[in-house]
Amino acid sequence: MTDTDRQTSAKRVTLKQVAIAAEVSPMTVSNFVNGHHHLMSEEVRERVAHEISRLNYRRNDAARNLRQSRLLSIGMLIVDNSPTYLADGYTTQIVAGASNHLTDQGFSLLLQGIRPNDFETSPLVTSIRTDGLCALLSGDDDQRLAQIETLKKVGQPLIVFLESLNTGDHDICSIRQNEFESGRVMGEHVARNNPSSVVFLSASDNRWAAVVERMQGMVAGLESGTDKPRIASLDCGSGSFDDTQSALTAQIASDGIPDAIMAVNDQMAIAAMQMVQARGASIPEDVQVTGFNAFDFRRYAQPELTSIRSPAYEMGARAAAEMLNRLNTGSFSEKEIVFPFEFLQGHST
Amino acid sequence: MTDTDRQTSAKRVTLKQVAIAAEVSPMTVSNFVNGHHHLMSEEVRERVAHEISRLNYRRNDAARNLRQSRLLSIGMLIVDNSPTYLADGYTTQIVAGASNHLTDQGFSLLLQGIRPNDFETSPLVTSIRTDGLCALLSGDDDQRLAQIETLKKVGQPLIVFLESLNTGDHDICSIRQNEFESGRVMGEHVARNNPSSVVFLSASDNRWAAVVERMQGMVAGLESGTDKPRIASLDCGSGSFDDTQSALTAQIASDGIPDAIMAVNDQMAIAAMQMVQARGASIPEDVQVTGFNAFDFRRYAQPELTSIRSPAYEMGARAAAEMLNRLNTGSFSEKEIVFPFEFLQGHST
DNA sequence: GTGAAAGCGCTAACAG
DNA sequence: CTGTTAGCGCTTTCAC
Repeated sequence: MTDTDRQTSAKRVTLKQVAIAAEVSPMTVSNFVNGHHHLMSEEVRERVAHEISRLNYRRNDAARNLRQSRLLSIGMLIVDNSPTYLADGYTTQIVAGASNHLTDQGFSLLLQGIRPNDFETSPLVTSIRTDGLCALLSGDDDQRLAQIETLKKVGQPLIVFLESLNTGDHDICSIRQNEFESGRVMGEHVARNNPSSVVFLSASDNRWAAVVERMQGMVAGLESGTDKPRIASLDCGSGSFDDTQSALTAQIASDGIPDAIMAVNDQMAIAAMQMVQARGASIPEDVQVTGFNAFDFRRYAQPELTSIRSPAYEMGARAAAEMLNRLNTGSFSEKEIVFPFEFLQGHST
Repeated sequence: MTDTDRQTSAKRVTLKQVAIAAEVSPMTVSNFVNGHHHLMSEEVRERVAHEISRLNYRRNDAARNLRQSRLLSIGMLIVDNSPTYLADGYTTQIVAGASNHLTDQGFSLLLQGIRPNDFETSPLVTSIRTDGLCALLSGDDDQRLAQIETLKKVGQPLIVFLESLNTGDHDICSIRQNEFESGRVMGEHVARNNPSSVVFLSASDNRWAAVVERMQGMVAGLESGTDKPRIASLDCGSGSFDDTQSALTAQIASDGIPDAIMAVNDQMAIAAMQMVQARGASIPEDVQVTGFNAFDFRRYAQPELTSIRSPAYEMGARAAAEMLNRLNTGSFSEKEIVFPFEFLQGHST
């Protein structure tokens, strides 16, 4: 077993040890490691480089972080009841966007999915191990407001996704999309065929503020038509394929098949489409169906679903960029960033 | 603006400041913060609690980490060319499983998606900011082997996913599934209908070792039948919906529609199904189609796809558990963990 | 160009 | 039960 192998179990090589081996001061090694190569002679530079590689030295970031009071990492807190929170395409995109941007800038993303009840005791909240926090909250208005208050008290720069909030003079930035407006566009689109009955599909679990606004927009859009349709709002439990289909089955049993089904996401819309098709109705002739948050897999369903695309990846990347800018300049350049949306005409309406 | 508000911009409150305010020693405050409440009198306990909350104290983990030489975080390195690497359902599940388990144990997951070319310069590789590393590699055999060598030299406990490797006496654990065997099962299943021509669908981007073994298994399974079918292997570029369909279009133009299409994942299988259906062929009567790595969204396709389910979430969770155990005991209890798979009979075969 | 001293905030170890 | 001392490994600062 060589020296190099032994390091796994033995103590790590420190800057000082490299310095001794290279017969220079720790400062010189530090300068080398940090790329300040001009601060030393050619000869010293080579000696240090050689010893670093021979001893297989790695910088200890804990020590560096302490000294510099910067952690070089950003926390991403995702409040959700489901352990598979990441499976949501929207969340996935936000995380990927943020993570990639941070990585490019030498930062890391600390990912933490957390149940609403564990929120207050999350390490990201009780101790300082990041330079800033990003959060995707869930729960009803009161719960989310409480979560925001908790996060404010942490005393770190904070970015929240999909919340309309009064940022006041706090160190907070809100990144969201225009939910009401996109819902309205979808509502108007459906209203063009003058449906007399419409069913909304939403999930009671993990209700986001965004979804509520989105539905209000859909109502406004639908009511802009000449004849105002009858609107029923259906709770699909977890929003899973099976929950959605069984909720809709019950709804249809009592009220019949509606003229339009508008879901707050594509997954529920597709579950509804298949159920309605299985009962012999055709889409869009008999029933119009719309989704939301267009995700890649919606192409697997037929007919192609009419939906709204949100730039979730860009929102995550932008969050990272704003956070880094905030860390450099001392304040957020914008307190609220609203992203545009894109209407996607499919064949389901 | 109160004192509490000001902390955002001002210096953080330290343990020492709390100690002074509560008129005790820093050690006592430290003991309180770490839950050693029995080490102090009721009266002191309350005074400390009060000052901590009044001053809004948060523990500085950088200092704690340095002192204790533990970082309380595990790195997850995902080597991939695509910035949306997380969109892959399999990856997502592994990350979610690991993240949740770590969070429950007070650890954080440091997520880093990285392009193969940037691998050597990743902060997770060049410095120490985690207690251990997990990695999902990609590239051809040589590239992945080089990645593993690089990771070994970091000198941290290492868990790699989906690699068959010679762990030797290194501090490495491999977590994978029996790819060959699951491919063989799928091959035998298809062989039962005695196809005379079979097309394999795989992606040249992000080729995993796992996929190669899987395809070898499929060949072995197919050749177990009485008549050995003609097998063509088709490269679908990125593996995206469009790339898959255009690759398959070209293939069919030259060789006609095969009796069976076997994809290395569900996404490509569904893209193929839709294309074949659009050309008037019916599934499974005219063409059998199989997928792999059953993911949630495959229910959106019709007919339901025959696939193999892998316990990706559990594999991620297990990785976290093994890593924590390794950190506690000093060595991995098992160097290689092979997970079972589940054959899912759909209506596409 | 190079080095010495000091200290970031916390906790292990021990003394009382 | 409470306090003191020392030091984790690095970098800031300033002196040479």
